[in-house]
Amino acid sequence: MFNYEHCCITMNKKQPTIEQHHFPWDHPRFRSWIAVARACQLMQQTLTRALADLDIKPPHLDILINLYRFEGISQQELARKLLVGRSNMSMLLPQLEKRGLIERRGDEKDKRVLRLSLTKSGRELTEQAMEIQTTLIGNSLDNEPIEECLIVAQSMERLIARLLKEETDLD
Amino acid sequence: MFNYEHCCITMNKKQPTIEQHHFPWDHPRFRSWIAVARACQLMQQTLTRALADLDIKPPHLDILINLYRFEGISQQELARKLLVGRSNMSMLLPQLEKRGLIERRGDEKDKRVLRLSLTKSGRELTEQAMEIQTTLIGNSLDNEPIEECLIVAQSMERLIARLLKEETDLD
DNA sequence: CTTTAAATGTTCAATTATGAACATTGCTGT
DNA sequence: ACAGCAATGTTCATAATTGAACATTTAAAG
Repeated sequence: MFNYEHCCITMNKKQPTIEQHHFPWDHPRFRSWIAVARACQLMQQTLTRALADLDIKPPHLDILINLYRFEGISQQELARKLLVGRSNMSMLLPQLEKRGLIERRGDEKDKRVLRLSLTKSGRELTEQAMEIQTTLIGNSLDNEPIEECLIVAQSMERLIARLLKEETDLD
Repeated sequence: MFNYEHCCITMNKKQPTIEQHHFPWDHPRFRSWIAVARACQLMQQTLTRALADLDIKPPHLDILINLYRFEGISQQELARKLLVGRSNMSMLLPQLEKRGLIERRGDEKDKRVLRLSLTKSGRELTEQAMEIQTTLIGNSLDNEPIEECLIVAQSMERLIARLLKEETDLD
């Protein structure tokens, strides 16, 4: 990611506009996206530190929160929600199972799928971790007007829909 | 990451508001942030596919673009801009050097630092890759009003400043 | 009913990122 | 001048993520 502190979005108005947007970082949308990516990366690192006491990392929390919300979800569905591969779940879930945080039970109708759920201690840990994450996000964003948060959310959701659509169009 | 498609941001106004924001995903700022994270992840994956022909990945492109902009930057400065550790640069840069894309030359004044620069072929590859990335971002965001992009950018930059400040406060 | 195709989960090798420990070099204060 | 101390880069062990190949089970097609 980049530092664009010293880069002008709008060029000197007295100059002809022919050379505008010559470099990527002169495009407002490009710069906007870079800021998003940097913010994400930083937030991820901060969250990693904040969760260290609970001995979990952001990927584990993502899993736990989804099991919290969607009891009985399958590994495949979980992977799709998290935008990761199935193999990733096959690596991480047994760890959480060994720690007694989750349970994997075979579906009775379809012997291929494993249904996931939180154990009691898993639910407790998830609640602590969600509290930490919510506080972090709150602290980081509570200066941002709520309307701007909504604008950001809507903008991102349109982008997500767009990229997901292209992805499925490829298959 | 999560799917919140079926989750109401604003609850039924006729209900008492006591139970509002009980769960993290009921917080607008939380949901807004999740959308940002998901969008980032998807964009990263899409960019990875788009760059496959050039045989580089987003981390390499981040490096190349920074060398393109900041000729003679040191590994430490580069790592700071990219928000990664120094060791990461020690792993990736020799790869790019072996491919003849970059050069590492010891600083004459300070024998600790290595000054980085692009070779001719590195610059050409970078230009191709930047074209791909710019096009992808353009295609993904050109439906978003430019004012909203600016709102997003400013919001993210405030967030970055805030997180970076907290980080340095810890040291 | 049998054969194909698709879906789910696992395993494996390869890649990337991280932090700690280390060596080298430069800087500071006494 | 010199004894710490900070900065830069490397190495190593560890962990996360991916995609491909695989086995099992289910669904579809003939």
